[in-house]
Amino acid sequence: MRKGEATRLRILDEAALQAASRGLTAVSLADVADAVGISKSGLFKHFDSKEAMQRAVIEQVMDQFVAFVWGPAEPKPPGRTRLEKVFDRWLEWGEHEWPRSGCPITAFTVELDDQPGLLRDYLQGRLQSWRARVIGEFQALGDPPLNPAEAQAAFFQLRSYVLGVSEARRMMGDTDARASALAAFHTLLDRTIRVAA
Amino acid sequence: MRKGEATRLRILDEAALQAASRGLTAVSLADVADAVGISKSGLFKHFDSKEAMQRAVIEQVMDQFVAFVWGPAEPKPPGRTRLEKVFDRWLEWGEHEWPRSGCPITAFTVELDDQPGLLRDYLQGRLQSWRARVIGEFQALGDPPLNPAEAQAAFFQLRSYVLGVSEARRMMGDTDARASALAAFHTLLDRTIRVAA
DNA sequence: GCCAAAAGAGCACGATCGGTCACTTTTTGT
DNA sequence: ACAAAAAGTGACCGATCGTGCTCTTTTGGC
Repeated sequence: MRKGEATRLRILDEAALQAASRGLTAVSLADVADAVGISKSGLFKHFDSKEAMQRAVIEQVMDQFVAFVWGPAEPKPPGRTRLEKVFDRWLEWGEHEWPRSGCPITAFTVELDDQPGLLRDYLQGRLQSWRARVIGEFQALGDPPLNPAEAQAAFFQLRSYVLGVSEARRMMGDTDARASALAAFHTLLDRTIRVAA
Repeated sequence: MRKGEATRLRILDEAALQAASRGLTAVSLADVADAVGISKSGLFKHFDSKEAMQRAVIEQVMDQFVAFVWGPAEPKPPGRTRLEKVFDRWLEWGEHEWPRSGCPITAFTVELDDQPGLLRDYLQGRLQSWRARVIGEFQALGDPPLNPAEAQAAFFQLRSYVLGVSEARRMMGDTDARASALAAFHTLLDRTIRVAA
């Protein structure tokens, strides 16, 4: 159905917005329905339960994230150039796509990491496949390629800096965080390439 | 009053435990009261409102955190040795003091960073004073001392690695995260000292 | 233009939420 | 030991939660 699909997307957009700032559990179906302009019962024609909606929200956000970050990075040559684009877009994602709430994926991770169930399992799977993709890119950094442990450690630092920028900017009022992160990331790239050579 | 103060502490411990995993807002006063073994109305003899309890929870957790991390670090000689202890205890705090839920401070930060109000303001103040303390320690790393921007950038990396370890361990199943973090942190210390020299 | 199917409205349900109030029990200072 | 204060109880309030139900409106394929 044409119309239904459009409404479904509007619901997911609104639910993702609210979940990014209040958390997945704290999202009220009534609030989402009101914001979208339909009734609460109309919402149930698109999702069987609140949990089904939450799962669809995670799915859509992860799709958007991968498209936003990997889309512009993929055309770049593999290795350093592509990784720099990934890092840049990852920072951009949190900073400009979700300026009010901060990155919803980080919020979902902190909320769900100790809550066993469908939502956590699905999010974990998506995050792991993303992680594997970026780690693969790190392996291609060196010639000969980095071993898995080295690439994993490099990814750890990349991800840490993204987390650090978010907290520094949003909670600590640190306006230099992005610069600190870029400097640290370039040091990481330099060091990683040198170690591999 | 003797008895009342003991109950108050039990309430705060239980509320902190629940808030660390469900979030400050999602904590139910009925659940806390049940777990402590008193009635819901008895809870209101110790806190005027839910928000007052949340604020007290943040206060107690921050006190515990500073005591847990800074306590063993303070006797160490200033500079590198003390910073290594701070980092070690900071990792220990999340890993062993809050094994089920993860670090409550990180959870509170992600929950409150876009929610203006008393809770955010108070948490922000406590975090900034902690940050200032560690940054001061970084300045003492070099001779001559690091300038504020350098020390701030070093703190950014330290904090980022702590955040990274938590996510890697709790969500990604990365058992090597602590080793990656320690390696990255020691590189940071080496580089910072060398830059200052 | 007709008609089935999809989309949505309206209402009500049991449960739970934070919070109040009047009352009883326990603790504490003297 | 006694009285005042503190600590704790139980019943209850209005609001909101997710969800099920029946019914109406709208949409899209023929």
